[in-house]
Amino acid sequence: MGEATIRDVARRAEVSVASVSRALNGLNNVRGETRERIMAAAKELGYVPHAGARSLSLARAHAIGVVLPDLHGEFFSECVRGMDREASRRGYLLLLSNMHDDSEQAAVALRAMRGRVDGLLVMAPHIPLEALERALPATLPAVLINAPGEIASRPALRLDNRAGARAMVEHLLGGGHRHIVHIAGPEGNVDAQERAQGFRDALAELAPDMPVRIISGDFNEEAGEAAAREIVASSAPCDAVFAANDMMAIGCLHTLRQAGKRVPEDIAVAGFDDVPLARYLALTTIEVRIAEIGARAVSRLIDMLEGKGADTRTELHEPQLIARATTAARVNGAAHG
Amino acid sequence: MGEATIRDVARRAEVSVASVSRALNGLNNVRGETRERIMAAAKELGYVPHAGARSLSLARAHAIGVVLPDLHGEFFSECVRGMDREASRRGYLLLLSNMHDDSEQAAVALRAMRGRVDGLLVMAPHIPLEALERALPATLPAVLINAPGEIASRPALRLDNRAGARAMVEHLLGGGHRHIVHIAGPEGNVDAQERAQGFRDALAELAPDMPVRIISGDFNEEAGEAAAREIVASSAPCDAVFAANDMMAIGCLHTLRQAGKRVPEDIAVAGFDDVPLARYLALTTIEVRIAEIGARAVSRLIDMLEGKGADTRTELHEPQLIARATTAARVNGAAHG
DNA sequence: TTGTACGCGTTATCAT
DNA sequence: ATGATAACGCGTACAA
Repeated sequence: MGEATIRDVARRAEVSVASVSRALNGLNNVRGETRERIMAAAKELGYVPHAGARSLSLARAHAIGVVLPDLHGEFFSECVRGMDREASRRGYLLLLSNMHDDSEQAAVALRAMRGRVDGLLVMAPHIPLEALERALPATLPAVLINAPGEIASRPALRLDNRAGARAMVEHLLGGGHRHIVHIAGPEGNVDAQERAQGFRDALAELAPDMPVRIISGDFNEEAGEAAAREIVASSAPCDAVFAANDMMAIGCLHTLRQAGKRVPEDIAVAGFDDVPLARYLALTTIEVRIAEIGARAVSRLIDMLEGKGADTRTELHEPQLIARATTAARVNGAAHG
Repeated sequence: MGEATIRDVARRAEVSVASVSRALNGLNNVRGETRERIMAAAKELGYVPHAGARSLSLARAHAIGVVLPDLHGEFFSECVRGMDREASRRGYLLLLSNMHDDSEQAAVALRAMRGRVDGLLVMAPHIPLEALERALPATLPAVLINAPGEIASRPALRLDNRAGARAMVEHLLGGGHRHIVHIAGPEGNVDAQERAQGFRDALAELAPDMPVRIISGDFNEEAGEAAAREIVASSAPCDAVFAANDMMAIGCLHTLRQAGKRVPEDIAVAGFDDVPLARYLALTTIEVRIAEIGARAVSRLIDMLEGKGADTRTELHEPQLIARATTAARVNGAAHG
């Protein structure tokens, strides 16, 4: 009682399954009249090829597996949107699977893809490199996105977190801010690590006299709120906060204002990601064009699958600073102390 | 040179493929010693079953197809997140496909799923019912989400847009607002239609003396801005705006304030969806728990697939009003005029 | 307990 | 131009 198969079509058109396959796939070695009879039979039966059987026979699924961590809302959807756009443009479907924080589960998720997809897109800023390498089926093409390092012969895309952090430090120093505090992301996350390191390096180079102050966080709003309370309570000078992502910046912003601090007059606040909220709150941030990165990852993977160049280099994507009101330049020089 | 197959494992363990299959699938009719030899061989070869072949043999793919329209960011990701949570909990993968505005493309997207998934989740508030029905493979189980009507024997979930709109009208009237303008969503979209109709009906019942005023929009921020300009320019009284979604409400809010209107003192503003932005802008809105709806849709589909009751009823999800500052009650009675 | 052989729905090879 | 048939990798009757 299932769907009609190629055999049903063959029977109805009174030809062999081979001819049906040829006709339906547009091969030219089939007589016009025969072709028409086949097409008619197919239409009458509402025949649709069985993609599973097809991919078994062709050894190509025309699907690519996408394994993402638990991303903050807008980031996730934009990433998938970018991927889907490019994938559907090139005739591929996306098989989705969330990889939670656990390395074990990540391996399971990756194995589940075997035999259903032609290649993998893996974003894993929080999985140790060796674990990732081990979990990745050796023969399955894969493109890494923001992995915590490079794996030989695996093409990869990376966001240039360091450059973003550096740009922000330059921007803040240029605005007359001197005592910049960084709110870091989760420890195991490469993006967080690189942003923190970029902050450290930029400060060491551009303002070597300033002490480097970093408060730990976890990318959630609450961490930003906690950091704000710590900053307000502390006697250490602080005239600017650079959070490792927008959500923490936003939490910080709110709490600072509630505590009576004026932003940016007393303390400037900046984030990273440029989530839609950032624009509405006039939050200075680093724009990460995640949809573009996703689309590009798909494109590289498909190029690989179709033999159009197996470029195995790591591609660095430069983020861009978006200056808004929360980091307006200081007007006087009363920054010290 | 591909991955190891079940045959390779059989050869290495010196047994038949049947025994390998049995051992790997945990059947009990295999001797302990044999099983261990098989397990060892599988591990040594890094064998992972080929899901494609498996599903062809079992006639079950353990995957479900998700066909969504081009959703606004957060809405999309939350929906997919909810679906993925439930799907992975029950051992299914999600095959994603965006269905753009075109009915033709929708049909193509649906057909591409044949032979790869066990069932379909379709959200199509913008596709005419007949087109949707025609495009849906007759024998493939499917759960409809916010479809523009009901299809016999197809289980469905719906957001109760009318109830949401009515709750908002009650809230606004209760706050002393009298001249409420509705900014509608795109014409072909059921959610938009139902919200507008709910607005009309509620007003007709609760404030029959008030004229019903509706400005057309398209769910985008710009439409809200345009509506705001129209409201400001018009001589018709207006002390409250109820937009069919948050993004339009937000656009409206900004433009009204830029035009010197105080919100909510001069004009109250409300939206629909409760996107994260809404909370930060203190926008009154209707909370739509889309992740929950997505998870529930998956759950119903899998129940169906596994024979645990083929409940074909339409399930109505009640949204909830979230009152925030943009619709604070009027303090005096100077509303008329 | 174990093995042989067939079927799942296609495509591709090799005849004719 | 067309047809018979062997793959593709797996599960599972059925036989032993």
